[in-house]
Amino acid sequence: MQPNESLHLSVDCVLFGYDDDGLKVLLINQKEDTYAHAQGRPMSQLPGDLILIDEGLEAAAERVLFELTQVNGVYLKQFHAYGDPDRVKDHKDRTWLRSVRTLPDQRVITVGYFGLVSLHDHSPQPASFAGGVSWVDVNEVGPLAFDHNSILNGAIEALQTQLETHHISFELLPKKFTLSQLQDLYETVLDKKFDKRNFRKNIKKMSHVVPLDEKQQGVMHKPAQLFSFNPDQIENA
Amino acid sequence: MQPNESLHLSVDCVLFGYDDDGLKVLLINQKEDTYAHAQGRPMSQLPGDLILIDEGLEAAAERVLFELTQVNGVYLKQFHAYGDPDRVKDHKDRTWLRSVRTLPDQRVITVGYFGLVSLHDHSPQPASFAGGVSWVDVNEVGPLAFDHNSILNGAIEALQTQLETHHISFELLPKKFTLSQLQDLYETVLDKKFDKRNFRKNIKKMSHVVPLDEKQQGVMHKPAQLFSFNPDQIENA
DNA sequence: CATCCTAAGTGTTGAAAATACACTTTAATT
DNA sequence: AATTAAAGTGTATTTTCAACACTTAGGATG
Repeated sequence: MQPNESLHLSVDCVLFGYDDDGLKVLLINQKEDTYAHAQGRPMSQLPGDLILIDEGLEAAAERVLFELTQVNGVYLKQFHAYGDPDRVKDHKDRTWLRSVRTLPDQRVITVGYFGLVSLHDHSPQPASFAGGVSWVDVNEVGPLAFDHNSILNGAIEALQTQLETHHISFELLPKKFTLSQLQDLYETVLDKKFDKRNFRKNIKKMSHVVPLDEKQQGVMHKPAQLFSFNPDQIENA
Repeated sequence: MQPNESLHLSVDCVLFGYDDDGLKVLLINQKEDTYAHAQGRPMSQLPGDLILIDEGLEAAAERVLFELTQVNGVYLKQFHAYGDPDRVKDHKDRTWLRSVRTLPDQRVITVGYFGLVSLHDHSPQPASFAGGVSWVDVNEVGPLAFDHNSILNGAIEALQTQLETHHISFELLPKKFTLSQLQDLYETVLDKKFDKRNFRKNIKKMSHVVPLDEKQQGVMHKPAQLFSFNPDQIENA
């Protein structure tokens, strides 16, 4: 037997969207006439696709996301490759695979990328172009096709460590934001609470978070100071 | 064009070996009659192989390492997938590829694993089974084939963060070790110096490092207390 | 047997960072 | 004018980190 004759490679994207309502993931629904009936309802899955023969991995992830959201230039980071030989062989996934793949029995290794978009300013309207695409709160994701639940978990962990070690929060916030919004983001993603005063003390040490000459408007309480990120000051160390 | 028709997948292993002499990587030399002459000398590369059609990624990495070192059960961790479409198309690598592959022009995506072995107790003798395999000090690695220098760099970074966040040092030390050996390991891998007293204070807080009723012997200075790791106490958090 | 050599081993002090904690302020709404 | 709701602000305590130098044990040497 030839080593890895006819073995396929895909990327799967965990696109995180954030707004004041929480952290969401972009999921696509398998079409009604193709879905697995194991659970009696359509399965959702992460967006992904086979990579093209001359396409880089990150380029493939960008393509998949652009096709779904029409948004370019999203922050993207590879976090893990999933290669269990049986990862696409589960019974629940066979029906759907047979309906969309010319070679449904092929083994597929996939490389996971997570992406970050802010849903504050613009909301990428995924459903507009192809039906069955939607933002789902990360805490309300049901069973997904294939091993996509564990890919999602891997992505969440990767996002958490990335948020703790790199300055990426601005990817998920509006251009102008309040410190409460920033704190809420940290609390949502890391799933823990922070003391307001201590949190703000830490932020004030960060030179890349700069106060604007502008306040929140139209709120029926003390309006918050607005901040923005200074891209020059973001060390990517 | 079919998406990813004839695209190959491999694993590449960065096997780190450690002893009192420093941190080494296992490299293999391309055979004399096949190597690229660009530099006027044979190229080295990381051990790796195409994965078999029914083989998991980690299983493939284990197989590659076992074939080279006859050692089983080494600590292995996936760290990154490398998929640049041109990563095996450099001129310097063509000659060698043509000599060993039936399809030398195929695109190959590779998944990088790093492994850890202690060279204290037993030294896996790689050269014994197949010529041209050797341990090279990580600071003395020259130009490697393909993109293997960047894979190696990725592995070193991954090892560093893993050492800082997880208890893996015992994978690189003899079963019984002194605190100076442990400190040397940290200093070598992280490439920075630690204060002896502060370092020991931190170690004493770690319940998984346990003192033995045994001292170093045959050294011409005050013999050091020996320690070992208690596997039960190693939280893998 | 005394001396030397080498690395092992050991505590304290000051600085910095992390934590805990509660009241006042501002604008909009009624 | 009173109410509402979140914004904004400082201090004291604890914990962690960083800097620093001498004594000890055993082997080797003469």
